[in-house]
Amino acid sequence: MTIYDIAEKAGVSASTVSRVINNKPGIKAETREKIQKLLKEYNYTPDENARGLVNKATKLIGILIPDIRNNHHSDLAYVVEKKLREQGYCSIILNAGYEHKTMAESIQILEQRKVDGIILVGSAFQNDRVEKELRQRMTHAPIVLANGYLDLANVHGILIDERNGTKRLVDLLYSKGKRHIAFMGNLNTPSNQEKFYGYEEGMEKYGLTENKILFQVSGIEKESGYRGVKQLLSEHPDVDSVICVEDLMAVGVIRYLNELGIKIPQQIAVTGMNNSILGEITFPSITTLDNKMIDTGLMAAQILMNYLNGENNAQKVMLFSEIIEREST
Amino acid sequence: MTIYDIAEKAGVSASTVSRVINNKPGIKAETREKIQKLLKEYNYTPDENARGLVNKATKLIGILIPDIRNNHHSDLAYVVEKKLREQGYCSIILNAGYEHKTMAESIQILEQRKVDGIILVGSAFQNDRVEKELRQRMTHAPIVLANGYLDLANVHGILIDERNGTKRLVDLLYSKGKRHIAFMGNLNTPSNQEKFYGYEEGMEKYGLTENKILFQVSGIEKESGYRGVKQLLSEHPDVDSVICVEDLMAVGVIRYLNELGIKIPQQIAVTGMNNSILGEITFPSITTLDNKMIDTGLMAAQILMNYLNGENNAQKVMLFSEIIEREST
DNA sequence: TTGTAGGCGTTATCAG
DNA sequence: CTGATAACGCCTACAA
Repeated sequence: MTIYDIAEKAGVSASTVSRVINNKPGIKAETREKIQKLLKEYNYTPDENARGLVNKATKLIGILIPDIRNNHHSDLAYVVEKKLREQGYCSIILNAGYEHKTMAESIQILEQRKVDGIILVGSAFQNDRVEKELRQRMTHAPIVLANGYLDLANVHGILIDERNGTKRLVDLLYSKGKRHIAFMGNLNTPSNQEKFYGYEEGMEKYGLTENKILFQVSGIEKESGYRGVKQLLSEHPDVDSVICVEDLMAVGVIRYLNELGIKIPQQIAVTGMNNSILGEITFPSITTLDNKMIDTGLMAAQILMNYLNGENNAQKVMLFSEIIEREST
Repeated sequence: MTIYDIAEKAGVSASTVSRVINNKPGIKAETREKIQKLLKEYNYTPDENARGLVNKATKLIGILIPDIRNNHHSDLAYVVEKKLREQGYCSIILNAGYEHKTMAESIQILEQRKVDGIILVGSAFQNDRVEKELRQRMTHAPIVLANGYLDLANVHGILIDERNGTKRLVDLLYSKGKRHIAFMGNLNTPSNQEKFYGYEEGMEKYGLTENKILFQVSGIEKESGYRGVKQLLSEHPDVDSVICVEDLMAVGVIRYLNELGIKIPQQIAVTGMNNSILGEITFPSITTLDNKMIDTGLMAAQILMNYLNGENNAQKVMLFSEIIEREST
């Protein structure tokens, strides 16, 4: 069913039908009604791809996410998809992985689909390979990087003060009498590096520079946390609290401590990050740094829509993280 | 950058460029190489939407999911997206909600995007409204319903024996000495109804018909479980085990029982369903019915690809659920 | 108020 | 082996 089919049935030309579909003025009321009736009768919907071809706007937005199975990624994807859809946009969600190469491939796919804009989720996208790819293939589409920033004219960044947030996590632990605070996680994303700097600042603030422990583990799964804390405690038996870069990792830590009968938080306190549901349901529940993924998603969608509607935005905005205090501290 | 631009630079016609891009035979090796070099040099990628227009195949697949934030939904979406992408397809993931109306709207969006196929995730899509919408707007595209079936020529169904699985859950609880087994959850999806029938069959098998308790709660969130079990126990103090239709709900149940100091599973045993990560990390961890979402996703993608490649499939296949026994039973 | 013609980027068909 | 042409479904000047 095309506009020509409808036009034929209505005894008018295709352009008239097109005008009715797009609510253009200058159509006799009678004609308009007749066509609208036909449109409904035949369940006609315009082919968005054909439209995109002539309008040079596909109404397609690409969402690049390392892994949709991560709760905080899917939380964000959910709000973004909903919000974009309200504006008539459709979301192409790709699992771009954690490697620069697969990220680049995903960008290529989006180029091919001629998306009107892109939302990159996570600071992992803040790297040279992605920047190069965007510079090469995505010079005109607006791009929002959630939790990071890239210095390109069409890239908007939403930053979250995870650095300061982590520092406040140290404040919290210090106030509970903890002095031997360890930091667990790898430093292979800008986000994690920021967290670590915050940790360092916090420790220095209290003159605990000597007590700093950066315990690097490979992954962010709960098994990494489990094995990590096991090794950490064997090497540093005096540790009295652990800051994990991810709730999921903290879950593994909690499990190990529970198995050993170590009292949380009295003997060892634990904190996670991301405020995912996981932290709510462990026993004890996990104090976490809410890095505002929902707000970030809403804002990312908003910025993109503004841009596409010709409005201007600031290139960089900052959101403030918040500590959610639970039983583990 | 279009094929005309490339053609001009190469001093050939657009059709020749098109042939090279699509690896068609009958091009002089020399010409082919020259064009390929240009293609690479200018980072050319064909416009998939324009291609779709003439090929009548968009290489777009719609994935309808009630809510991507659910772990077992995102697990499935993840494998489907990955697998489809390998074949050059792009996934449009829509949160279709739990209401028939929003599901219908989502189908309309997919029609407009001219997707080549659809994957419906969850038995909630097995309803008249969706069937009507598919019959009206999606007569030619192949459709796979994960965890359900609709009697339309182009709809394939992947069924999971949750009924029998739930029955085996009763077996398990019975073998642990439980006799007052309650079933918690609403019956508003075919899947949950199947589970309930399985529960009934199990109870009848052991002559426990008198002890059957269907405790309906509105949602599937952990709060529903928490409040639900509270009320359940006040009404039926002799309950010694609870089968929940969702892990998330079981999480709430566990939390309430923990707060009361009730021993799990000695005093009250608990089971969930879906084998999500949630059940692994509670204390105690939750015995669950793995309804094979990963396998379902892989199979759904496979069936769709086969169909689009002109191969035939059975209209209905059945996957077998599996009990994952953990600490809560 | 409505119709005609041209074009968006690509592929397929038919000539040459 | 290669090029011209029409077509996919839609929209927008321009003309009537």
